[in-house]
Amino acid sequence: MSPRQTNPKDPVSGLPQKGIPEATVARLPVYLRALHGLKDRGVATVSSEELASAAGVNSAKLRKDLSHLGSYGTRGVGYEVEYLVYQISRELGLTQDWVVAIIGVGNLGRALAGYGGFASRGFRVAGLLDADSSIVGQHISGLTVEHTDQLETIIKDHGVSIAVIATPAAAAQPLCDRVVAAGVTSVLNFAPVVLNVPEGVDVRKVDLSIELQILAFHEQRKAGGPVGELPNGYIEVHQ
Amino acid sequence: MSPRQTNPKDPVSGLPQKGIPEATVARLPVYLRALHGLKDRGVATVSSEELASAAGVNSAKLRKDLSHLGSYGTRGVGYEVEYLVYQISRELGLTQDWVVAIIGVGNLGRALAGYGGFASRGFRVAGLLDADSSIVGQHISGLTVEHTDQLETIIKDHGVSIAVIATPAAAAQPLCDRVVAAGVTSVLNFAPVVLNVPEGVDVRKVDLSIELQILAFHEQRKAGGPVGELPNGYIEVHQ
DNA sequence: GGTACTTTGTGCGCATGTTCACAAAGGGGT
DNA sequence: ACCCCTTTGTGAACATGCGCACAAAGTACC
Repeated sequence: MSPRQTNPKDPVSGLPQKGIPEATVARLPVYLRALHGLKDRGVATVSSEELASAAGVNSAKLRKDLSHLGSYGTRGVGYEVEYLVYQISRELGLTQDWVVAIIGVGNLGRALAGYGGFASRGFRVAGLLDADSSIVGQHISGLTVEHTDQLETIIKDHGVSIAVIATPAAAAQPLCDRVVAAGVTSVLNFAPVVLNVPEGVDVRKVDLSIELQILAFHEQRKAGGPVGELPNGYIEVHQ
Repeated sequence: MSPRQTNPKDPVSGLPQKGIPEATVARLPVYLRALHGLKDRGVATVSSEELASAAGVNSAKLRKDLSHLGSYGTRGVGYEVEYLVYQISRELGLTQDWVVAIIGVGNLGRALAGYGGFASRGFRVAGLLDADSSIVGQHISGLTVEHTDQLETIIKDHGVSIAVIATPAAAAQPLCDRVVAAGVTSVLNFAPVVLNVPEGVDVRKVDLSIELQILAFHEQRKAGGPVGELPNGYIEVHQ
């Protein structure tokens, strides 16, 4: 074994402490979901091969990912499902509750508010906000929609740390600025714009249109490359 | 310049032909959106620095990305906005129309059906399908919801090549199997499951819950690492 | 206690992606 | 025609991610 590069542990707690690769972090939730499924079916122990297959990845990758959290498997046997659920949950921060506000209550905001995966995994929706007064006051998924005027109050009163932005493009940046100023440090953005945030604030983006365009690219590849209609409109063709 | 490794061109058409890195493909739609914004504001020419800033990336990366498409800039000047829009659109396959079916018309499916970014960029929604007979027959965004029994017929009649799956988890895989069997080769999956598809079919996944968990991980990091409750009571913790 | 079998954890080489820094290319002024 | 200024396109160094293949570590059975 090389000196002390891999799987570093905190000398105090003995728990793995930092340097989990981003690619690994992005897959942990997938493993967690697969493990919950196994647990619900009463499975007590699982091998890397089985779990990898359920999660749609290769087993070496799964083992390496898990090794970043610590050495939680038993050679010759596999991983104890329940224990692994706990370890991954803890690493992802799901053993504590996160308070979420949803900004923008159109169809998408409604879909998000009603999404079961929210409450079930440590995320609590504390507020639904919209700028449209015909929507304000409606009851959705047990919450009353409030006006965005109340944004700062709601964020501070409930201790919101994650904001979900599901507004039209034009409204997104100004609202983002306000939630950040009010103390939010993580933003999940569904609006089709690039949000600018100060250092220390995380933004993740979900964009339907981008996903479709990526699919279109590959679809076109399968069909035999870009459609060859030469740039008629462009006299100065291709250079 | 090295032999013939970078920016390969097809000897016949003179157009760049293959090997655009996946990471680049994922950013092209972002550049395209930024370019549309510039175009709408009447900007004719843009430098890599300006465009990169609008797209939220570093300018060297932008230039390298664009260089994979060809040499479309002018040194000392920048890129002609309209021409670049055309080139990226063509590369992404947006100069042709793609026919899309949305499977599952809950809140999310409705949000997707009403999403403007669809129609505006070469994606035509040809069908909305749901298994719930109380939803079938409703008119949404100019379309009538049809029963999933009609799935094969609709896909074949309209030549659907991209399916958007917005159903509950349990329904996703069986419906996916059916759309693939009916000829669809690209799937955009919003259901929280890993879809298995045959070789040659592309699947992209959008998962709210995973995004939130990734944010929670980083949020926890900012707050000082995993909550240190040692595995004392891990026995039942948080389900 | 020993042997055979299973499955983890990881070293290592390869592939992909990112960033710096600069030569080359073009525009514009004189 | 020449020089200076701006900005592209890209070589090269670095960083991250992936997957094979195998030693190490455990179980099971006799």
